[in-house]
Amino acid sequence: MAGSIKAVRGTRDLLPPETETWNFVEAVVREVFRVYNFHEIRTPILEDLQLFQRSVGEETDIVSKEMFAWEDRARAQSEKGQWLALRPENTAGVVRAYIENKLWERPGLQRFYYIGPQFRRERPQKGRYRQFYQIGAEVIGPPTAGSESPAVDAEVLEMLATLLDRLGIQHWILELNSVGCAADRQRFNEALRAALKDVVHKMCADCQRRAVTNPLRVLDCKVPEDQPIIESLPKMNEFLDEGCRAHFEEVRKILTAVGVPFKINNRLVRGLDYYTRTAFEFTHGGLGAQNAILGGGRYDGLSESLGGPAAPGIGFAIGEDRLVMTLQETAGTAARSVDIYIAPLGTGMNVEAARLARELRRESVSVIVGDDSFRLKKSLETASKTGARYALIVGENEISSGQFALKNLGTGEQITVARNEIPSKVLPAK
RNA sequence: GUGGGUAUAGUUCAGUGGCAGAACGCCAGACUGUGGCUCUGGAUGUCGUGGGUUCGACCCCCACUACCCACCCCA
Repeated sequence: MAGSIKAVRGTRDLLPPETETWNFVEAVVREVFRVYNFHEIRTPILEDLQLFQRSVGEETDIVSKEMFAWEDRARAQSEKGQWLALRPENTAGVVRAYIENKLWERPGLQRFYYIGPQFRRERPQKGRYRQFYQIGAEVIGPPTAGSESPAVDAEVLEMLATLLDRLGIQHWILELNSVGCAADRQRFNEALRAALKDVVHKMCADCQRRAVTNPLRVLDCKVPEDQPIIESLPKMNEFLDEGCRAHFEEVRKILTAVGVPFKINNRLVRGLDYYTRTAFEFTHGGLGAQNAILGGGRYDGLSESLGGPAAPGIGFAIGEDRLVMTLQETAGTAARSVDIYIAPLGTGMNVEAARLARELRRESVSVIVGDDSFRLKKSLETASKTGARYALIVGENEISSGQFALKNLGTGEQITVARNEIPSKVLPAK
């Protein structure tokens, strides 16, 4: 239809039966979160622009060029409007809520999870949308509640391994690194800049640019010719202070003990400014260029940089779109088919059909109601197409005798049952 | 923001400078209350949009737009 209104660029409709897979994912995820004592938090999709500038970082691509942001209408003529933004990620919002609602007053560590849309104004491609969905969790609290403990990092990672296994995701890889504290990172950055000065001219054009804008990113380069040079550069782990080193070691020790396989990748750098210490990514093949299915890490200084109390934390975000995509490549989750298609037969039978449908649905039987203008042949044909398990014929004979023709559309077998026995014939035995 | 590809029926895609096609799907029929299989028939398109070349353009040329893939970056 030329000229009709279409979904805006980078957004899309999620339709049945794909939504079944989304619901499956969310149901599994919620159950896992329950077992690990995480509780749902819902923060606004719309936030003050400054929130992201101060947390994610002004210099990051996300904030500098990928945000949907605009100046809101002024409340009074003398005032200026507030700058609003659609959230590009959810950690900042959760930490803002933590501070605003004084959640540090609650006992122990706060363990939140969220499921919801995020927005980034990027060029869409496979596994990347302007409105995309993240499933994430955050553990945050005062240091005295144990929020800095490496045990928390390990537990979160172990939960993620469980989550992916429970979803039936095969062959995931956990890549792990420590990016140190802010001070470590700064020293490393300087060392990197110094080392790059001599060799950067031999590297690809992208790296030459990164060497200036964000040296850490050079480590991420995938150009084969650059690899030997990158190998010769300083390594992050050489710059960790004693505390960070011990923390990282403990995380690895616990993971090994509980049997979660991981790969140390000391070139793993994450794009958001707030990350400290443990940083990780779970990757999966078959996603095209977007092989990261989830990413996360620790953010010990984030709360303070947003004006809150010391509240170290760790969290992650799963790309739900990408998760669903990998699931659909492996196995399809079909919707449970409807139990009964009621085929009203003959004039006036719509009334009887509606009565019966109401009764059956009260007994938890799922029902599609046909139309009495259809001939039986067409009714059964339609019933087949809807995937209904049974067809129930409702005609003059049935009403007068109280005995209904119930046809199993899978086997073709047809039986006669009394009205009140219908549910027990079609519902799975318990 | 940059590069490449694509755009024809509901869907997946063929196609030729001279009447618009297939498969699947959809609708109807094969004698009145029995589906799936089979058979028969049918509908559906401004050939992405706007220009240009031509006697004639779905086809050739130009521009635009959208979508897809990739880069950048990220979930």
